[in-house]
Amino acid sequence: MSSDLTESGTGPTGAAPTLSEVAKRAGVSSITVSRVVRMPDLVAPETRARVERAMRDLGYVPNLVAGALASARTNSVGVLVPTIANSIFADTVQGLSDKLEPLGFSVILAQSRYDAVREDRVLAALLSRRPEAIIMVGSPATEEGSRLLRNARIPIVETWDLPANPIDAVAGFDNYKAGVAVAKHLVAQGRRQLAFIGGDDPRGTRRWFGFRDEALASGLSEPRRLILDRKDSGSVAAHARLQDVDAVFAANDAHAIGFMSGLRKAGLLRDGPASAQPVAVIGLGDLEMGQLISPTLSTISVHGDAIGRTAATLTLERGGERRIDLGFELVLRNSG
Amino acid sequence: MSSDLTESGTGPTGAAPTLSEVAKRAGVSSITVSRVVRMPDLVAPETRARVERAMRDLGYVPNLVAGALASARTNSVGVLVPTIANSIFADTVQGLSDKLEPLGFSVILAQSRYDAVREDRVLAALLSRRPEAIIMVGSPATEEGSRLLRNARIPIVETWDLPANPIDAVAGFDNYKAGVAVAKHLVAQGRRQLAFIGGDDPRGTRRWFGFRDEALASGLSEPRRLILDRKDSGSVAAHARLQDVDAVFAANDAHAIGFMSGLRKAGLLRDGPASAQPVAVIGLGDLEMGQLISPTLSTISVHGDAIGRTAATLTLERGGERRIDLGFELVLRNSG
DNA sequence: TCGCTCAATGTTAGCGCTAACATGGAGCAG
DNA sequence: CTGCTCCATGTTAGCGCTAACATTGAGCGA
Repeated sequence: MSSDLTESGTGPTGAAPTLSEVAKRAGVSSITVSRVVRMPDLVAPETRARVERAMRDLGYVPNLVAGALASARTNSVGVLVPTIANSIFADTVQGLSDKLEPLGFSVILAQSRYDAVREDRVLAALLSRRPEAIIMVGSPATEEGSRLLRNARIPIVETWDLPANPIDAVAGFDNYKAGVAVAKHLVAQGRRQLAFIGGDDPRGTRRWFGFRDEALASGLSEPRRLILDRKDSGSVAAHARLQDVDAVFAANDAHAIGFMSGLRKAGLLRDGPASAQPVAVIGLGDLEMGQLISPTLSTISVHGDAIGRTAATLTLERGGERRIDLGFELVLRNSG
Repeated sequence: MSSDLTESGTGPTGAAPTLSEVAKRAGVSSITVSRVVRMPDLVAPETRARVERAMRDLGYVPNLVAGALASARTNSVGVLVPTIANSIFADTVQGLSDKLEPLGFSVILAQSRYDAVREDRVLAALLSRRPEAIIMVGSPATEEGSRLLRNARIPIVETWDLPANPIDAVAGFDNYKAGVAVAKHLVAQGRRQLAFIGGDDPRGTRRWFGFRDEALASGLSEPRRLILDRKDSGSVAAHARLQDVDAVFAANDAHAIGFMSGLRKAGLLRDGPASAQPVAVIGLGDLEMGQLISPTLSTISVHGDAIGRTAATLTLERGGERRIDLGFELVLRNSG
């Protein structure tokens, strides 16, 4: 099939072929090859065929690094999450990646691991790759990070929260209201001794404030707050430290399920409905797992992938509404 | 503090400052600025201080796109996973990212969604960004993808399996043996009617073969194989289609937990030990969740993050062993 | 003092591509 | 046949940086 196997089937001898090598082989100028790659409609069919043939023969793979430098467009977006493993943020990354990939954008992924120093470092690393936008979970932890983002003069989307003074765009939900909604529900159910378990990251803390404020407003005493390590396993033991409590709001489903596991060991978990639970448990995130366990987990449902898709959209269009509240739902099942 | 606030506090007026603008302001040549950024030890302390000052004043952020073109080093690796959400691959991405980030490498993340066409497309997109290595879960689905990778002449690490003819390096475990191990265990437990539930992706299929072969070798009849959709929820209903079975190997923990949920509805789940279960269930992946539910989930434990870290290592060092079997463990708990 | 080394800095060229602006015809109205 | 438009293709310059190779001068042993 190929007229020159030396450079095709057997693979290139040395460096990757360049645009101009393709051009030479096809007997056209480099810009014509560039057009075949990016705007094929502008090239005459026969020329195009000749160029495409040359590209195939040489195994040409465009060099987007060079293209990006020349055109000042990298077709990439930086994505910063606290962590990607065992986490609902993976849904968000999936959502935005699904939206961005078909448009030719690549995702540069970085994790802060809930560490402000690392966050600033990866933010700088991200920006030095000149992404066309940054999508992050939450807001920068430091003033320095914030400054970096503002100076970058690209769309910035903060997600998973609704910050009062966003840098640019926002796609999230009101974590405070989520805490309020859970407290309201538990109070209505007649629970009196509330507790909150979770991390002390900004979003978790906002949930706690909403939860506490609503409990106090309902005349309950201040709920207990147990700040757990990032490892779920800690929540199994949490029950020991929360003896007299009759309702728990866990900042995420993993904590909730861990806590339920502790309750089970203590004989405080029923397979019956919420009203039968000695201790009500509400999670947040609506992991699929929550529906599969027994008792099924009541939870605040948040659409992580919708957050990702919305963030991607905000990245692409500069006009329009820049603050999108995707809300949440209190999904009541059997745990509380 | 700054002698020129016009270009600092208020943010740059137009384009991002370049190396040579910093150089001009510091009264040195561009290469000296470049050295301050990359090899500060080669620059005299006073000069360095002057340059650093100029960088701060201008809010200089190095342009790695230009740097990459000039030096032919992008300091990035491409990572291709089937999916990142709700998946154990997230652990692998976390692991490799944790290893690579401190070394100045960025992760370009792409998902194939178990779709061969999309895989080839994102592979080409990845390669056009000239990553210094590609780490992928599994092996290319098509000959074309394979060819692309081979021609790229960069380290390629295939993970989560031990392919017979790898492109380059491998960090994974033997999925066939995992299936064998599970079947052996179930047979030893006296189970007679085995079944397998899971997807029909390459790795799942290899587990199935190992499982089936061992069952047959033990004199059992051929196990049933239920190919499920990628959505766990399907596995809840799976029990209906697997009536006469007394042991199930689920290709991943999510499927296993879903199946157990179906068993529970059918009254076929006990809180007691494995020997008390009417139907044994073994998963794969060792999600933390498996220890938190009741009965606790027996599973094949695979260290997703170790796979990621090992893959990252294989990416950095070209010499040494290129095929690393990270093994697996059969973790026995109460489900089977 | 010469001639050497070495530390600090500079000069030059070019990475592979694209934006912006030519160029050369073909087609066609008047 | 002029002059215009428009399609297909080409030329030129340069994106922001770094590799490779100077250059300069200080320090120093013989």
